[in-house]
Amino acid sequence: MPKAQRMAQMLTVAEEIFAEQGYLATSMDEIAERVGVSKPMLYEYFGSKEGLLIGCIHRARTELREKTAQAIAGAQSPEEFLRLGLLAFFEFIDQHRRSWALLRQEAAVAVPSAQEEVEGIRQQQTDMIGAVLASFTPDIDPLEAEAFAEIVVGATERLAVWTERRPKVGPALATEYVMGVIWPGVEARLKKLPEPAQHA
Amino acid sequence: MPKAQRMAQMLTVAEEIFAEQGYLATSMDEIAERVGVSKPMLYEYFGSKEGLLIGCIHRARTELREKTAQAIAGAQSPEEFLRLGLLAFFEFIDQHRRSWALLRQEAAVAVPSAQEEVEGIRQQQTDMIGAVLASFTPDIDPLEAEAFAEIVVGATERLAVWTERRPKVGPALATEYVMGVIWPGVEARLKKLPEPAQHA
DNA sequence: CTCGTAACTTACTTCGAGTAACCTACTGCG
DNA sequence: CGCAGTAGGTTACTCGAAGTAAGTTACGAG
Repeated sequence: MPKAQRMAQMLTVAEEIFAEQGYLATSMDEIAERVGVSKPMLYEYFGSKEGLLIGCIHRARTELREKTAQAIAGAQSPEEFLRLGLLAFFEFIDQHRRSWALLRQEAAVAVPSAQEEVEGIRQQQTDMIGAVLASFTPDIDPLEAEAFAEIVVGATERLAVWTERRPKVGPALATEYVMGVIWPGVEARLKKLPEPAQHA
Repeated sequence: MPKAQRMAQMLTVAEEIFAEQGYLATSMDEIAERVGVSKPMLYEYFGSKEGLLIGCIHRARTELREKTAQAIAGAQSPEEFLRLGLLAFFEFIDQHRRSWALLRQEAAVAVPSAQEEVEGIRQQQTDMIGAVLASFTPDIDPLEAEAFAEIVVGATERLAVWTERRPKVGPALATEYVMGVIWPGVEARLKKLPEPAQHA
Protein backbone atom coordinates (compact mmCIF):
# COMPACT_ATOMS: atom_id res chain seq x y z
CA MET A 1 0.00 0.00 0.00
CA PRO A 2 1.39 3.45 -0.91
CA LYS A 3 2.53 5.71 1.89
CA ALA A 4 -0.09 8.45 1.57
CA GLN A 5 -2.94 6.01 1.61
CA ARG A 6 -1.48 4.10 4.56
CA MET A 7 -1.04 7.33 6.50
CA ALA A 8 -4.62 8.33 5.90
CA GLN A 9 -5.78 4.92 7.05
CA MET A 10 -3.67 5.18 10.18
CA LEU A 11 -5.14 8.56 11.00
CA THR A 12 -8.65 7.25 10.56
CA VAL A 13 -8.06 4.24 12.79
CA ALA A 14 -6.19 6.26 15.41
CA GLU A 15 -8.89 8.89 15.54
CA GLU A 16 -11.48 6.20 16.08
CA ILE A 17 -9.62 4.37 18.85
CA PHE A 18 -8.52 7.55 20.61
CA ALA A 19 -12.11 8.74 20.59
CA GLU A 20 -13.36 5.42 21.93
CA GLN A 21 -10.88 4.88 24.73
CA GLY A 22 -9.03 8.10 25.21
CA TYR A 23 -5.47 8.92 24.32
CA LEU A 24 -3.81 7.51 27.40
CA ALA A 25 -5.68 4.24 27.43
CA THR A 26 -4.75 3.51 23.84
CA SER A 27 -1.52 1.70 23.04
CA MET A 28 0.38 2.02 19.80
CA ASP A 29 0.35 -1.75 19.47
CA GLU A 30 -3.41 -1.71 19.50
CA ILE A 31 -3.60 0.89 16.76
CA ALA A 32 -1.01 -0.97 14.71
CA GLU A 33 -2.96 -4.18 15.06
CA ARG A 34 -6.22 -2.61 13.95
CA VAL A 35 -4.51 -0.98 11.01
CA GLY A 36 -3.11 -4.39 10.14
CA VAL A 37 0.50 -3.31 10.33
CA SER A 38 3.29 -3.39 12.89
CA LYS A 39 4.12 -0.70 15.40
CA PRO A 40 7.34 0.59 13.81
CA MET A 41 5.33 1.62 10.75
CA LEU A 42 3.41 4.07 12.91
CA TYR A 43 6.71 5.47 14.16
CA GLU A 44 8.07 5.56 10.63
CA TYR A 45 5.23 7.79 9.51
CA PHE A 46 4.35 9.80 12.61
CA GLY A 47 7.43 9.73 14.80
CA SER A 48 5.65 9.25 18.11
CA LYS A 49 2.30 8.64 19.72
CA GLU A 50 2.02 12.37 20.17
CA GLY A 51 2.82 12.86 16.49
CA LEU A 52 0.01 10.57 15.55
CA LEU A 53 -2.41 12.50 17.72
CA ILE A 54 -1.27 15.76 16.21
CA GLY A 55 -1.75 14.27 12.77
CA CYS A 56 -5.36 13.50 13.63
CA ILE A 57 -6.00 16.98 14.92
CA HIS A 58 -4.26 18.62 12.02
CA ARG A 59 -6.32 16.79 9.47
CA ALA A 60 -9.56 17.72 11.19
CA ARG A 61 -8.41 21.31 11.49
CA THR A 62 -7.73 21.57 7.79
CA GLU A 63 -11.09 20.11 6.96
CA LEU A 64 -12.89 22.46 9.33
CA ARG A 65 -11.18 25.50 7.90
CA GLU A 66 -12.14 24.52 4.37
CA LYS A 67 -15.75 23.89 5.27
CA THR A 68 -16.08 27.16 7.16
CA ALA A 69 -14.37 29.26 4.52
CA GLN A 70 -16.71 27.82 1.92
CA ALA A 71 -19.76 28.47 4.06
CA ILE A 72 -19.13 32.15 4.73
CA ALA A 73 -17.93 32.97 1.24
CA GLY A 74 -21.19 34.57 0.13
CA ALA A 75 -22.12 36.43 3.30
CA GLN A 76 -23.10 40.10 2.97
CA SER A 77 -23.70 41.34 6.49
CA PRO A 78 -21.98 40.66 9.82
CA GLU A 79 -25.04 38.80 11.00
CA GLU A 80 -24.95 36.54 7.99
CA PHE A 81 -21.24 35.94 8.44
CA LEU A 82 -21.71 34.88 12.01
CA ARG A 83 -24.75 32.75 11.33
CA LEU A 84 -23.24 30.91 8.37
CA GLY A 85 -19.96 30.37 10.17
CA LEU A 86 -21.66 29.00 13.25
CA LEU A 87 -23.85 26.72 11.18
CA ALA A 88 -20.87 25.33 9.30
CA PHE A 89 -19.12 24.68 12.57
CA PHE A 90 -22.05 22.86 14.17
CA GLU A 91 -22.56 20.82 11.03
CA PHE A 92 -18.92 19.82 11.02
CA ILE A 93 -19.15 18.70 14.63
CA ASP A 94 -22.35 16.85 13.91
CA GLN A 95 -20.60 14.81 11.24
CA HIS A 96 -17.51 14.14 13.34
CA ARG A 97 -18.96 13.46 16.74
CA ARG A 98 -16.41 10.83 17.59
CA SER A 99 -13.28 12.63 16.65
CA TRP A 100 -14.62 15.81 18.15
CA ALA A 101 -14.33 14.56 21.70
CA LEU A 102 -10.77 13.61 20.92
CA LEU A 103 -9.81 16.91 19.42
CA ARG A 104 -11.07 19.12 22.16
CA GLN A 105 -10.87 17.15 25.29
CA GLU A 106 -8.32 14.46 24.74
CA ALA A 107 -5.75 16.38 22.81
CA ALA A 108 -5.64 19.43 24.97
CA VAL A 109 -4.26 17.70 27.99
CA ALA A 110 -2.03 15.16 26.56
CA VAL A 111 0.90 16.94 25.08
CA PRO A 112 2.08 20.51 24.69
CA SER A 113 2.37 20.36 20.93
CA ALA A 114 -1.08 18.84 20.57
CA GLN A 115 -2.24 21.69 22.72
CA GLU A 116 -0.78 24.09 20.23
CA GLU A 117 -2.49 22.32 17.39
CA VAL A 118 -5.84 22.63 19.13
CA GLU A 119 -5.16 26.24 19.93
CA GLY A 120 -4.44 26.67 16.24
CA ILE A 121 -8.01 25.67 15.48
CA ARG A 122 -9.30 28.28 17.87
CA GLN A 123 -6.89 30.79 16.46
CA GLN A 124 -8.34 30.16 13.00
CA GLN A 125 -11.79 30.81 14.33
CA THR A 126 -11.00 33.84 16.43
CA ASP A 127 -8.97 35.37 13.60
CA MET A 128 -11.85 34.94 11.23
CA ILE A 129 -14.34 36.44 13.61
CA GLY A 130 -12.00 39.24 14.57
CA ALA A 131 -11.46 40.07 10.90
CA VAL A 132 -15.16 40.19 10.19
CA LEU A 133 -15.81 42.40 13.18
CA ALA A 134 -12.96 44.73 12.31
CA SER A 135 -14.13 45.01 8.71
CA PHE A 136 -17.51 46.26 9.85
CA THR A 137 -16.37 48.44 12.74
CA PRO A 138 -12.86 49.59 11.84
CA ASP A 139 -12.38 51.70 14.94
CA ILE A 140 -13.15 49.03 17.50
CA ASP A 141 -10.67 48.58 20.32
CA PRO A 142 -8.47 45.68 19.16
CA LEU A 143 -8.47 44.17 22.61
CA GLU A 144 -12.22 44.24 22.77
CA ALA A 145 -12.47 42.67 19.32
CA GLU A 146 -10.21 39.86 20.46
CA ALA A 147 -12.21 39.33 23.61
CA PHE A 148 -15.38 39.24 21.59
CA ALA A 149 -14.01 36.60 19.23
CA GLU A 150 -12.87 34.50 22.17
CA ILE A 151 -16.29 34.74 23.74
CA VAL A 152 -18.00 33.58 20.59
CA VAL A 153 -15.60 30.69 20.09
CA GLY A 154 -15.90 29.61 23.72
CA ALA A 155 -19.66 29.77 23.70
CA THR A 156 -19.87 27.85 20.46
CA GLU A 157 -17.43 25.17 21.48
CA ARG A 158 -19.19 24.59 24.73
CA LEU A 159 -22.58 24.40 23.09
CA ALA A 160 -21.16 21.85 20.65
CA VAL A 161 -20.18 19.64 23.56
CA TRP A 162 -23.59 20.12 25.07
CA THR A 163 -25.40 19.06 21.90
CA GLU A 164 -23.68 15.69 22.15
CA ARG A 165 -25.78 15.04 25.21
CA ARG A 166 -28.88 16.50 23.52
CA PRO A 167 -29.17 14.73 20.19
CA LYS A 168 -32.43 16.52 19.44
CA VAL A 169 -30.61 19.82 19.19
CA GLY A 170 -29.30 19.88 15.62
CA PRO A 171 -26.90 22.36 14.01
CA ALA A 172 -29.67 24.78 13.05
CA LEU A 173 -31.13 25.07 16.53
CA ALA A 174 -27.70 25.30 18.12
CA THR A 175 -26.89 28.18 15.78
CA GLU A 176 -30.11 29.91 16.80
CA TYR A 177 -29.31 29.58 20.46
CA VAL A 178 -25.86 31.08 20.08
CA MET A 179 -27.07 33.87 17.81
CA GLY A 180 -29.94 34.60 20.20
CA VAL A 181 -27.56 35.27 23.05
CA ILE A 182 -24.68 37.00 21.35
CA TRP A 183 -26.24 38.85 18.44
CA PRO A 184 -28.02 41.56 20.43
CA GLY A 185 -24.71 42.33 22.14
CA VAL A 186 -22.86 42.57 18.86
CA GLU A 187 -25.55 44.63 17.22
CA ALA A 188 -25.46 47.10 20.05
CA ARG A 189 -21.73 47.45 19.51
CA LEU A 190 -22.05 47.88 15.77
CA LYS A 191 -24.70 50.56 16.08
CA LYS A 192 -22.27 52.86 17.79
CA LEU A 193 -20.87 53.27 14.30
CA PRO A 194 -23.76 54.57 12.15
CA GLU A 195 -21.75 54.02 8.93
CA PRO A 196 -19.29 51.24 8.14
CA ALA A 197 -17.12 54.06 6.82
CA GLN A 198 -13.31 54.05 6.68
CA HIS A 199 -12.63 57.21 8.65
CA ALA A 200 -8.85 57.03 9.13
CA MET B 1 2.81 13.95 59.85
CA PRO B 2 -0.94 13.26 60.17
CA LYS B 3 -2.77 11.90 57.16
CA ALA B 4 -4.99 14.90 56.38
CA GLN B 5 -2.11 17.31 56.46
CA ARG B 6 0.07 15.03 54.34
CA MET B 7 -2.72 14.64 51.77
CA ALA B 8 -3.17 18.39 51.53
CA GLN B 9 0.56 18.81 51.01
CA MET B 10 0.57 16.14 48.31
CA LEU B 11 -2.25 17.86 46.47
CA THR B 12 -0.45 21.17 46.59
CA VAL B 13 2.80 19.73 45.27
CA ALA B 14 1.05 17.63 42.62
CA GLU B 15 -0.97 20.60 41.41
CA GLU B 16 2.19 22.61 41.05
CA ILE B 17 4.17 19.98 39.16
CA PHE B 18 1.27 18.98 36.94
CA ALA B 19 0.77 22.61 36.04
CA GLU B 20 4.47 23.09 35.33
CA GLN B 21 5.13 20.04 33.21
CA GLY B 22 1.82 18.56 32.31
CA TYR B 23 0.18 15.45 33.62
CA LEU B 24 1.83 13.00 31.25
CA ALA B 25 5.34 14.32 31.66
CA THR B 26 5.14 14.08 35.44
CA SER B 27 6.14 10.88 37.21
CA MET B 28 4.86 9.76 40.56
CA ASP B 29 8.43 9.35 41.74
CA GLU B 30 9.05 13.00 41.04
CA ILE B 31 6.03 14.11 43.03
CA ALA B 32 6.95 11.78 45.85
CA GLU B 33 10.46 13.13 45.96
CA ARG B 34 9.31 16.75 46.09
CA VAL B 35 6.83 15.94 48.81
CA GLY B 36 9.68 14.30 50.68
CA VAL B 37 8.03 10.92 50.88
CA SER B 38 8.12 7.65 48.94
CA LYS B 39 5.89 6.70 46.04
CA PRO B 40 3.75 4.11 47.80
CA MET B 41 2.49 6.82 50.12
CA LEU B 42 0.91 8.57 47.17
CA TYR B 43 -0.75 5.30 46.22
CA GLU B 44 -1.82 4.73 49.79
CA TYR B 45 -3.69 8.01 49.87
CA PHE B 46 -4.83 8.50 46.28
CA GLY B 47 -4.85 5.04 44.74
CA SER B 48 -3.38 6.02 41.39
CA LYS B 49 -1.88 8.84 39.42
CA GLU B 50 -5.33 9.51 38.07
CA GLY B 51 -6.71 9.56 41.60
CA LEU B 52 -4.17 12.19 42.56
CA LEU B 53 -5.18 14.33 39.61
CA ILE B 54 -8.82 13.98 40.51
CA GLY B 55 -8.01 14.97 44.04
CA CYS B 56 -6.44 18.18 42.76
CA ILE B 57 -9.42 19.01 40.62
CA HIS B 58 -11.88 18.16 43.31
CA ARG B 59 -10.27 20.45 45.81
CA ALA B 60 -10.24 23.36 43.38
CA ARG B 61 -13.83 22.67 42.47
CA THR B 62 -14.95 22.82 46.06
CA GLU B 63 -13.10 26.05 46.62
CA LEU B 64 -14.58 27.63 43.49
CA ARG B 65 -18.09 26.69 44.50
CA GLU B 66 -17.68 28.23 47.91
CA LYS B 67 -16.26 31.47 46.57
CA THR B 68 -18.98 31.81 43.96
CA ALA B 69 -21.80 31.01 46.30
CA GLN B 70 -20.51 33.63 48.72
CA ALA B 71 -20.18 36.22 45.97
CA ILE B 72 -23.71 35.97 44.62
CA ALA B 73 -25.38 35.70 47.99
CA GLY B 74 -26.55 39.29 48.08
CA ALA B 75 -27.58 39.78 44.45
CA GLN B 76 -30.99 41.31 43.78
CA SER B 77 -31.41 41.29 39.99
CA PRO B 78 -30.45 38.81 37.30
CA GLU B 79 -27.87 41.24 36.01
CA GLU B 80 -26.28 41.51 39.41
CA PHE B 81 -26.28 37.74 39.81
CA LEU B 82 -24.49 37.28 36.55
CA ARG B 83 -22.02 40.06 37.12
CA LEU B 84 -21.07 39.01 40.62
CA GLY B 85 -20.82 35.36 39.62
CA LEU B 86 -18.58 36.15 36.68
CA LEU B 87 -16.40 38.41 38.75
CA ALA B 88 -15.96 35.75 41.44
CA PHE B 89 -15.01 33.26 38.76
CA PHE B 90 -12.43 35.48 37.10
CA GLU B 91 -10.97 36.39 40.46
CA PHE B 92 -10.65 32.75 41.39
CA ILE B 93 -8.84 32.02 38.14
CA ASP B 94 -6.63 35.01 38.65
CA GLN B 95 -5.50 33.65 41.98
CA HIS B 96 -4.99 30.12 40.72
CA ARG B 97 -3.38 30.66 37.35
CA ARG B 98 -1.13 27.68 37.68
CA SER B 99 -3.63 25.10 38.70
CA TRP B 100 -6.12 26.52 36.27
CA ALA B 101 -4.16 25.29 33.26
CA LEU B 102 -4.11 21.90 34.86
CA LEU B 103 -7.79 21.77 35.55
CA ARG B 104 -9.00 22.68 32.16
CA GLN B 105 -6.41 21.55 29.76
CA GLU B 106 -4.46 18.83 31.45
CA ALA B 107 -7.21 17.06 33.22
CA ALA B 108 -9.66 16.90 30.41
CA VAL B 109 -7.59 14.68 28.22
CA ALA B 110 -5.96 12.51 30.66
CA VAL B 111 -8.54 10.24 32.10
CA PRO B 112 -12.24 9.66 31.83
CA SER B 113 -12.92 10.13 35.51
CA ALA B 114 -10.91 13.34 35.64
CA GLN B 115 -13.02 14.42 32.71
CA GLU B 116 -16.10 13.81 34.80
CA GLU B 117 -14.67 15.80 37.64
CA VAL B 118 -14.03 18.75 35.34
CA GLU B 119 -17.50 18.41 33.88
CA GLY B 120 -18.73 18.54 37.45
CA ILE B 121 -17.30 22.03 37.78
CA ARG B 122 -19.15 23.13 34.69
CA GLN B 123 -22.28 21.40 35.90
CA GLN B 124 -22.06 23.44 39.09
CA GLN B 125 -21.86 26.60 37.07
CA THR B 126 -24.55 25.81 34.55
CA ASP B 127 -26.89 24.65 37.30
CA MET B 128 -26.40 27.89 39.14
CA ILE B 129 -27.01 30.00 36.08
CA GLY B 130 -29.95 27.90 35.01
CA ALA B 131 -31.50 28.31 38.43
CA VAL B 132 -31.09 32.06 38.38
CA LEU B 133 -32.56 32.31 34.93
CA ALA B 134 -35.49 30.08 35.78
CA SER B 135 -36.22 32.07 38.92
CA PHE B 136 -36.59 35.25 36.90
CA THR B 137 -38.37 33.84 33.85
CA PRO B 138 -40.30 30.82 35.09
CA ASP B 139 -41.84 29.95 31.74
CA ILE B 140 -38.62 29.75 29.76
CA ASP B 141 -38.14 26.65 27.63
CA PRO B 142 -35.95 24.40 29.82
CA LEU B 143 -33.85 23.42 26.83
CA GLU B 144 -33.20 27.04 25.97
CA ALA B 145 -32.31 27.81 29.56
CA GLU B 146 -29.79 25.00 29.51
CA ALA B 147 -28.31 26.18 26.23
CA PHE B 148 -28.04 29.67 27.61
CA ALA B 149 -26.19 28.50 30.69
CA GLU B 150 -23.79 26.47 28.56
CA ILE B 151 -23.11 29.47 26.37
CA VAL B 152 -22.28 31.65 29.33
CA VAL B 153 -20.01 29.04 30.87
CA GLY B 154 -18.24 28.38 27.59
CA ALA B 155 -17.72 32.04 26.88
CA THR B 156 -16.44 32.68 30.37
CA GLU B 157 -14.10 29.73 30.43
CA ARG B 158 -12.60 30.65 27.11
CA LEU B 159 -12.12 34.25 28.11
CA ALA B 160 -10.40 33.07 31.27
CA VAL B 161 -7.88 31.16 29.16
CA TRP B 162 -7.44 34.20 26.98
CA THR B 163 -6.70 36.51 29.90
CA GLU B 164 -3.69 34.34 30.72
CA ARG B 165 -2.11 35.62 27.55
CA ARG B 166 -3.31 39.17 28.28
CA PRO B 167 -2.16 39.95 31.79
CA LYS B 168 -3.45 43.49 31.53
CA VAL B 169 -7.02 42.24 31.37
CA GLY B 170 -7.99 41.76 34.99
CA PRO B 171 -11.09 40.15 36.46
CA ALA B 172 -13.13 43.35 36.31
CA LEU B 173 -12.49 44.04 32.64
CA ALA B 174 -13.03 40.41 31.71
CA THR B 175 -16.39 40.54 33.46
CA GLU B 176 -17.28 43.66 31.50
CA TYR B 177 -16.42 42.02 28.21
CA VAL B 178 -18.55 38.99 28.89
CA MET B 179 -21.45 41.04 30.20
CA GLY B 180 -21.20 43.37 27.23
CA VAL B 181 -21.71 40.53 24.80
CA ILE B 182 -24.22 38.36 26.56
CA TRP B 183 -26.28 40.75 28.64
CA PRO B 184 -28.18 42.43 25.81
CA GLY B 185 -29.20 38.96 24.60
CA VAL B 186 -30.37 37.92 28.01
CA GLU B 187 -32.18 41.16 28.65
CA ALA B 188 -34.04 40.78 25.39
CA ARG B 189 -35.11 37.33 26.52
CA LEU B 190 -36.23 38.53 29.92
CA LYS B 191 -38.25 41.38 28.48
CA LYS B 192 -40.54 38.99 26.66
CA LEU B 193 -41.94 38.46 30.13
CA PRO B 194 -43.06 41.90 31.34
CA GLU B 195 -43.65 40.44 34.79
CA PRO B 196 -41.74 37.70 36.56
CA ALA B 197 -45.23 36.29 37.22
CA GLN B 198 -46.12 32.64 37.68
CA HIS B 199 -48.74 32.18 34.97
CA ALA B 200 -49.14 28.39 34.94
C1' DC C 1 7.04 -2.54 78.68
C1' DT C 2 4.54 -4.54 74.97
C1' DC C 3 0.72 -4.38 71.68
C1' DG C 4 -1.49 -2.26 67.84
C1' DT C 5 -1.67 0.65 64.37
C1' DA C 6 -0.58 4.84 61.53
C1' DA C 7 2.94 6.42 58.70
C1' DC C 8 6.43 5.09 55.96
C1' DT C 9 10.29 2.41 52.93
C1' DT C 10 12.82 -0.87 49.83
C1' DA C 11 12.62 -3.71 46.17
C1' DC C 12 10.31 -5.58 43.11
C1' DT C 13 6.71 -6.71 38.57
C1' DT C 14 4.51 -5.27 34.48
C1' DC C 15 3.36 -2.81 30.61
C1' DG C 16 3.85 0.22 26.94
C1' DA C 17 6.62 3.84 24.22
C1' DG C 18 10.20 3.96 21.36
C1' DT C 19 14.25 1.67 18.44
C1' DA C 20 17.86 -1.30 15.96
C1' DA C 21 18.43 -4.32 12.85
C1' DC C 22 16.84 -7.03 9.52
C1' DC C 23 13.61 -8.73 5.61
C1' DT C 24 10.88 -8.77 0.98
C1' DA C 25 8.87 -7.71 -3.14
C1' DC C 26 8.47 -4.74 -6.91
C1' DT C 27 10.26 -1.50 -10.52
C1' DG C 28 13.47 0.08 -13.70
C1' DC C 29 17.54 -0.90 -16.40
C1' DG C 30 21.77 -3.24 -18.66
C1' DC D 1 16.55 -12.46 -18.02
C1' DG D 2 18.79 -11.03 -13.93
C1' DC D 3 20.14 -7.93 -10.67
C1' DA D 4 20.22 -3.32 -7.85
C1' DG D 5 17.90 -0.11 -5.23
C1' DT D 6 14.30 1.23 -2.50
C1' DA D 7 9.50 1.55 -0.49
C1' DG D 8 7.10 -0.81 2.70
C1' DG D 9 7.38 -3.95 6.17
C1' DT D 10 8.74 -7.12 10.43
C1' DT D 11 10.88 -9.27 14.77
C1' DA D 12 12.89 -8.62 18.90
C1' DC D 13 14.66 -5.87 21.81
C1' DT D 14 15.59 -1.53 25.69
C1' DC D 15 14.08 1.50 29.05
C1' DG D 16 11.27 4.23 31.94
C1' DA D 17 7.34 4.80 34.74
C1' DA D 18 2.87 2.96 36.98
C1' DG D 19 1.62 0.15 40.33
C1' DT D 20 2.46 -3.47 44.36
C1' DA D 21 4.13 -6.80 48.08
C1' DA D 22 6.22 -7.18 51.97
C1' DG D 23 8.37 -5.29 55.56
C1' DT D 24 10.01 -1.37 59.09
C1' DT D 25 9.67 2.41 62.57
C1' DA D 26 7.58 5.42 65.90
C1' DC D 27 4.30 6.27 69.22
C1' DG D 28 0.17 6.38 72.17
C1' DA D 29 -3.05 3.27 75.08
C1' DG D 30 -3.56 -0.24 78.36
